Amino acid sequence: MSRVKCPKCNKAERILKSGIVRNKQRFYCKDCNYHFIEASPKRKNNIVLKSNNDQISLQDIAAAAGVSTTTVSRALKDRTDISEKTKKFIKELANSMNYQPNMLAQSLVSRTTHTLGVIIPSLETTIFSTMLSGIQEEASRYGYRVIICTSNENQETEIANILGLMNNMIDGLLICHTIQTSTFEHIRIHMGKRIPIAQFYRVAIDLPITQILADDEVGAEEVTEYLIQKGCTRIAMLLGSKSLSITQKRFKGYQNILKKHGIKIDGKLLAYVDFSLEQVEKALDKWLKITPKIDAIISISDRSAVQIIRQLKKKKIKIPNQIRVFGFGNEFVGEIVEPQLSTFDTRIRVIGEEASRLLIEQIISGSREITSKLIPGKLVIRDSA
Amino acid sequence: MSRVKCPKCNKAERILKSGIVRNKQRFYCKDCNYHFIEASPKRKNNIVLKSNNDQISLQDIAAAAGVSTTTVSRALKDRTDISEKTKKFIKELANSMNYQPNMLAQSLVSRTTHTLGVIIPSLETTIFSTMLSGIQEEASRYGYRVIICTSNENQETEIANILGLMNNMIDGLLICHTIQTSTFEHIRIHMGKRIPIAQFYRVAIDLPITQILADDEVGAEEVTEYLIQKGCTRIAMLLGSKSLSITQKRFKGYQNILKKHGIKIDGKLLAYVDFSLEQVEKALDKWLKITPKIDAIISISDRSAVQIIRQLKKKKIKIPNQIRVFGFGNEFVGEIVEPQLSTFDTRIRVIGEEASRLLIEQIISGSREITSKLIPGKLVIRDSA
DNA sequence: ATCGGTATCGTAAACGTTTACGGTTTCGAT
DNA sequence: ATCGAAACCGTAAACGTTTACGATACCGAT
Repeated sequence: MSRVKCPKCNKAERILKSGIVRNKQRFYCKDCNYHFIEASPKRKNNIVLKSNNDQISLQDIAAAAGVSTTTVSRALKDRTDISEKTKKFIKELANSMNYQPNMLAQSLVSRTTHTLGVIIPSLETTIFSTMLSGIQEEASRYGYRVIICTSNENQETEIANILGLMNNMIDGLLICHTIQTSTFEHIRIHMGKRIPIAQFYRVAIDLPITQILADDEVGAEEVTEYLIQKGCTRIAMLLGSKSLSITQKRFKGYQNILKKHGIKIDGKLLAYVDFSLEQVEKALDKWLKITPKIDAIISISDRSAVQIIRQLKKKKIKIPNQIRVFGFGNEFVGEIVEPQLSTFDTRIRVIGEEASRLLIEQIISGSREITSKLIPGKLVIRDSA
Repeated sequence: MSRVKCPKCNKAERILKSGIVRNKQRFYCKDCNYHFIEASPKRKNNIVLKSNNDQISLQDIAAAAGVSTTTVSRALKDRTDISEKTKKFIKELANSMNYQPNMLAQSLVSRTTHTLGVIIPSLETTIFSTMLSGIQEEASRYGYRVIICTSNENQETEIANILGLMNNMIDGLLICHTIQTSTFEHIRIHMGKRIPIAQFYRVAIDLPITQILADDEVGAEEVTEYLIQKGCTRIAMLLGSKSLSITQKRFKGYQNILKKHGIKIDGKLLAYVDFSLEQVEKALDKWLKITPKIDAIISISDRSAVQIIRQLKKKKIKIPNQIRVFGFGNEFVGEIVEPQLSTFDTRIRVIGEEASRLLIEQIISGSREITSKLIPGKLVIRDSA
């Protein structure tokens, strides 16, 4: 019967049991007033643990080189206070040991992760993936990584994503709002914090943070002017959610030009949709019943414009003779559809790049200056107009 | 003349200057054998520092609650060894203080980040962004984040991206190779490590890691069989890089069916391209000069198939009467082009989802079993065939 | 020898968590 | 009172870095 010995006084006489804690028997030595648990099979030597597939650390290099971790850090970071000889020696050693710094530890100390968070409504829509492409490449140029979250056009998800990202994992946040986003408290909460936020493409204009977006108003003006020059007077417009800048500003441009030409705005010619196929078709059907007949349609999205073209062709309505069609975005499909789609090229990719660049420069400089950047676009005239 | 006093013995008599280090005057007290630097304006009380916009930490809550950080951690993590009362108290306190855990610190300890790395050739090609969408959503369903890197179809960038990600920031890596990737040493290096890697869509078949890809061989078989049933015998094929599985397996399926029907493979009917517009046009021009004339074209990519259709239409060649055209992928453009494109739906999105799911389950289970998953697709017959 | 100065290195704390383990208190049954 | 047990809480180390500050050795000019 192996009696339990106290690890301190090494005696076995006055040992009492003292409960079970976390499934292990616990003892109490009256001599040294010491509680203890029966020795569990401890890792005897850390060497065994090191020999597995773990990443090697600064300490491993330090041990191998016979110096302190500080010295190793200094050598690898090309800091001062180190001799050329040891620096070279340690660098070669680290190289041969295949050392890779642990970014988590670095980030914990430096409070920076060199990572951007991006919240985007969807990845399956061309304009969004193109913007993301711009964001990603520009970020990569600055040495930044990108974490993406999709909101699926759902405000709840957008809010959840923000919370999930704001946990010190990112240095800055880029957000393109959901089509249904109308309140912005979830953004305001984070506005004073260390992590800068910028909005792109779909922005809340009133929100005092940096925003990067297409020059929607001018774009709509140019499109509308073009159509009027072609003789159109009954111009219908397919818009998105009223709370979004793309809707507001593009409508504004449309309005400006109509006013300029003394044409009255007809509310029946405006449709606010979520860009789903059903809603687009429904809007179109309504328009076609209106008299005097419409002679042009401006769609806020190329994709919907393409769908409109297909519908019109089914109905044997001639484009552009009876109805001229204009899109926004200059996506690839516009080139493929027949007749080819006229559109306003918002230079989506550039918006992504600029958003990325502006945010990163805010991060680097630490400035929290609010800038509002408009990316100029240009008309692309094809057959549909 | 304010003499310098030793911070230890508080005397000013036997103080010597002792060099300048890092731009600050240094002193040496002969009495206590102590080196020191003139007192810099130190932060007197940490309270001042805390009052800025920093995130609050477990320690802040602990201080506010008058308990240890351990207790706070236990309360928030619903661990044992804590009373219901204090748990509730601390939870409410943390809530009111708007506490957000620091994921960096958590990850450093737990050695997991709940983050996936994804390396993808491009974001501006529909199939890739669609796959990424599948990856992202499935990951999000499991509570994982996604870091994306684009290789821009450049092997160097692919290698650099892998290195950049393998620094403890991710729990697993998903990779879709560049079209030019032919050596795989950069993958092999990381294969034994803690972080599992899986390939998707474009895979190196021989590489002993998990792979998720379309059932390319069967797809090509079905497409070829369909064309032969329609009477085609001179079927041209537009392929990608020879080292890629999509090229190899789709060619294999084509080959299988031709053999089955006793049709000899004609090398002139095969073109290996990088899917750029120029190369596609060049391949097409070559084909059109061949006799006996070709009567069908299978393109490995929908996008190229669409370009082929446009070229053929320019040349007044009837589709499908003179030449039938087939694509791979079932992208949106195939629906828009006229005539509408027949294609093999590889269910791109599902590939992304499955890749995400398999990798995450490997991460969770810790298993490193190699699985090779084929995603079945289906024929989509439209006007072009 | 003394002293100011420089070059090079180490110590220890810090970043914010988690966790193994020890201590204290309480309680019920002898 | 004594003893076994349980409940609850704190201490300190650990994760892998960076960095403020001290220590030591050495050197050249008095």
